[in-house]
Amino acid sequence: MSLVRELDDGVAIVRIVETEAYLPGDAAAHSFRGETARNRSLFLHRGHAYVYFIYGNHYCFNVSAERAGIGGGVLVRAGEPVAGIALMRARRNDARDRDLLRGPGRFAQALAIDRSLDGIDLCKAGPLWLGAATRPIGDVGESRRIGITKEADRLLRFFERGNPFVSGPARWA
DNA sequence: AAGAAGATTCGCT
DNA sequence: GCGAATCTTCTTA
Repeated sequence: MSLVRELDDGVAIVRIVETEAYLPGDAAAHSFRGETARNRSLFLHRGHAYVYFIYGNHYCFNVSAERAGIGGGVLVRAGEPVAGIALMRARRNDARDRDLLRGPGRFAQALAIDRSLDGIDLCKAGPLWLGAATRPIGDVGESRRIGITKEADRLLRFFERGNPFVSGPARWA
């Protein structure tokens, strides 16, 4: 699957290579304690953006994954640049290509994703939308989710095995 | 009203 | 490898 970002200065396209699932009833999910002003987008019908701000510095991008009224989504943790690399580089302080989109905070920064995109429909054309895969995904690995303390043992992180744009220690790739 | 925790990143040792 | 940075949100430790 690819993600397309339409910016003032051009279009950036990214191939999604790493995600984590946050399911209904999952204590680690932001939706676990019910709907609030911050997480309401997680309760939208699948295919809408949920963007939140974390650690005082970073935005993280998620796609809602359940039916309307049920909270759940997928965190996009990493991507492989496909087009518009110069645009991403400019927003990432000229980081090297491998670091442009590796990790949820970097991913959002490279694509200029912030709370103004929270709640938008990703299944239709607009500033940000999901497109068909530019290349089929390869072998999918799974692991524990990164950076959480609750429900830490569940294997809900998915990534393309061997892909250098995946975050985390090399052994996970 | 105050405080702690948080789906992270970067720079320094 | 470790710790600081930095601020919003939810909980009441």
